[in-house]
Amino acid sequence: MSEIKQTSTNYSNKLALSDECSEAYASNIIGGQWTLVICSWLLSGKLRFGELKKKLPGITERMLTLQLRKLEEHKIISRTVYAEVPPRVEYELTEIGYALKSVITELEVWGTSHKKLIGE
Amino acid sequence: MSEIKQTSTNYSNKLALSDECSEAYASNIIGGQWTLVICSWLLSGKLRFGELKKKLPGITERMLTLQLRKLEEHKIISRTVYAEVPPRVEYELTEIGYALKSVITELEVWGTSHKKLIGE
DNA sequence: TTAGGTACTATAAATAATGTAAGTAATGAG
DNA sequence: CTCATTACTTACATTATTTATAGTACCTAA
Repeated sequence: MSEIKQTSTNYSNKLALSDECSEAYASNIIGGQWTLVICSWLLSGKLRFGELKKKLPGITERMLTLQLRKLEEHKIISRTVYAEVPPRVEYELTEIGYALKSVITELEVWGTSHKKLIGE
Repeated sequence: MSEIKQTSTNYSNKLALSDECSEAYASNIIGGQWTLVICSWLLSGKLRFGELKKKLPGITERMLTLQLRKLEEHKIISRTVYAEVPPRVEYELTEIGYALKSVITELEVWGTSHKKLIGE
């Protein structure tokens, strides 16, 4: 995940696009496999690592960790560790993270109508 | 591109998510590297292959072809071939393709404010 | 006859993303 | 002392996506 090669054409293409187009920029950030689903769960409140895991059937702990780290890095979620044993860690959307709500809504709307169209 | 392994865990995860969440479904469709940018160019009118190529600095012809094929497959764009020499092919958004406008707009809005936030 | 434009295709290679499986630390319960 | 719990980490394997490079067909104009 964080092993992106900064000399690759792919990397510079992404940079260039992100630079010009805010929508490509956004898509690079939230485009991961599980990113949006995690956010949409968090829209309804903070969740612990284990809770998220249960809500995302099929995700591996590694993947969940990676995605959460990436989201945190992009300031979309915040992470709170409670010094307990066994550990407790809570994830919560930040303000800009919460602002994804309208993006998610639009995607849902579009996705739903696209599904319907294709299904016919 | 179309060499997706239907036995992979990744494939079934994507299917499952797409099934449950329209936003993940949508993201799978428009989440490619160049997809949104192509669509956003097409929002302002039909374009030829070569014109798109010029507007997307860095894209290879193969990538452009692949993305256009994928978009066509998903009924987001339509392709019109004119029987001329040299050939002329025009790409245009379909109705559902045009409906991506609000998604793109929201992404732009979010992307812009995220950029601003991070830049501080 | 040759060059040139247009929209591709073929093949291979590189890079990125995701998955598998196992292990870790801390501590309180038994 | 041993086990269970929770939220990870690590090393490695597999799959997916993107890039590189070269070619193709067609007619037209020179």
